[in-house]
Amino acid sequence: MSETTSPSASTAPSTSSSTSSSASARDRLRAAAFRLFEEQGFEATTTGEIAAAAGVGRTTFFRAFGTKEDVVFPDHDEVLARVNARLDAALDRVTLTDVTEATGLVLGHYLAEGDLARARYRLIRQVSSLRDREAASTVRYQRVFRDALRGWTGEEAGSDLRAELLAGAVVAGHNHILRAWLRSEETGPEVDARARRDFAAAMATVASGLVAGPADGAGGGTGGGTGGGAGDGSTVVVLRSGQDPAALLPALRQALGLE
Amino acid sequence: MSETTSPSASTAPSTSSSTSSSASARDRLRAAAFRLFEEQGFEATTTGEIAAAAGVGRTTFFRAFGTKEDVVFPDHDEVLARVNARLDAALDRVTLTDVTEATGLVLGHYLAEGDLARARYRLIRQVSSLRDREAASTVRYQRVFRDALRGWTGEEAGSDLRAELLAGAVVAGHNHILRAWLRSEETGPEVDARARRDFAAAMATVASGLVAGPADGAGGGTGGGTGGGAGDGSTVVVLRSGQDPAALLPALRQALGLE
DNA sequence: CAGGAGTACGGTACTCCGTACCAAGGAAAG
DNA sequence: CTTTCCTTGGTACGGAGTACCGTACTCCTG
Repeated sequence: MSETTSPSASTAPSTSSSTSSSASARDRLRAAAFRLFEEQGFEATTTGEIAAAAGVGRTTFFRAFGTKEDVVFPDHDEVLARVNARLDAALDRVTLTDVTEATGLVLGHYLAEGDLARARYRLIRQVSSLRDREAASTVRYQRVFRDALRGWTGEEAGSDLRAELLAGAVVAGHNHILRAWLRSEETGPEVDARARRDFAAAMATVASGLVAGPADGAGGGTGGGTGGGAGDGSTVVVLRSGQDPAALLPALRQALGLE
Repeated sequence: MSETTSPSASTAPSTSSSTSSSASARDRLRAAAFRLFEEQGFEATTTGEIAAAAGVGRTTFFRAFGTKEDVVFPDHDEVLARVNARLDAALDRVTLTDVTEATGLVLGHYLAEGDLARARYRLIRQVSSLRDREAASTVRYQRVFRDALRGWTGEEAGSDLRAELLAGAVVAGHNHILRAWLRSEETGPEVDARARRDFAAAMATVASGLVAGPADGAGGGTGGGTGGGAGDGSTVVVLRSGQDPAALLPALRQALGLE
């Protein structure tokens, strides 16, 4: 993105007029770009057209955005910075809860964007280079979460499988909820609220372990459910009792008829 | 990729010589490309240079590959097809085991490539457009696995969170192991064997639930490990029992002292 | 045999993105 | 006032990717 103008412009109060004009050119460019993309598609819209529609030169376009694709992804660095700030604000070490709250900030950002986020989603789906960029931004979030979760899982770089799995699940869950919201034909505060609730439930599922199994697995009163893979002989017990698992093993084994 | 030549060439036996020459030009181009990429970098290598080094015209380069990036990702569609074939071969419905075995095919493909895979990895790390492409291919695998796992989780399209979480975890685990292998300074059969073992262990971790927790969570002898999320009181215990989970509930409750 | 259809290939021209550079204009500082 | 700094637009260029044409070759049919 434009690294040459915004920082110096924002640190020089006497150039506040040029700050506003610089932001204004960027905003005009972005608005023009999204309008033209919507009308005629990303690939068929040239940077020259965008610049002309915004009343600036093409050089100014490339001053405001590094590449044509950057127009579509305006806020990634900013959101990532907020995620990092939230993680940095963790009291001792970053917990899974910290990570899910940081992830919630990402979701909240989309919800706040509303129709713009939806328009962007429609656009991205049609252009492979944009889809690639989107996928890469997902990978970046996952990496940040993995690194942050190492303290919690007690792992170190290079040997952090659990952190990786958790980060992968958190991101997958988030994206799942986000996609449903982006695709929703309805809009409004209750749709947003439902997305938040679904997100919280998804994160709870991650936190409780990925209890998987066929549909006939009985959801039991043990919190996360019990399930047996079809014929694989596994019974998964999720305890929310705080009791020492090792002390319970004999009783559990007996209950399962294992001894 | 080249959709115009291979099908007709392979259906016309009398043009088998042109088939082999076509594949040969493609192979020569790829070999030349990888050599030049290694020597001078991806961006600094032009398609014209690659073509010249392969002894063909630039037009032929673009007949063989849709884009310059396609050179670097030769086998994605083929590996994805093998993954799909494995999933299609599942007896009744695709289980988590089927998915992890299909994922193992992907890993096996990289292991079989050996140094080529490692060279590609080094290249991809240096070029953002290649990283984006790589990330997108990961997303495609995850989507295939999610769709395949719905039967097992008993979910339907649009309401498939558990399948999504599992797919996310499987892919994250795979990538974790693969990355470690790609980065390894050592090579050889024992390194490959260790990657396979690590992969199997990662998949077992996924299958047993994402057992998370701080380092002082007790890793027990229960196979998948036990752990308590920090403060959330969850403990996941995996035991092998073929009995109906619903029938076990009363005994489990009693063993847990819940009734 | 000749002619036509199909295929593969190389070269050329072109558009567009992205980079580099220069000149002009305006604002700020001394 | 002059000088310096900043912003902007225009131009030129290289490279990726597209489109097209001409050439050469093979194969089939009349």
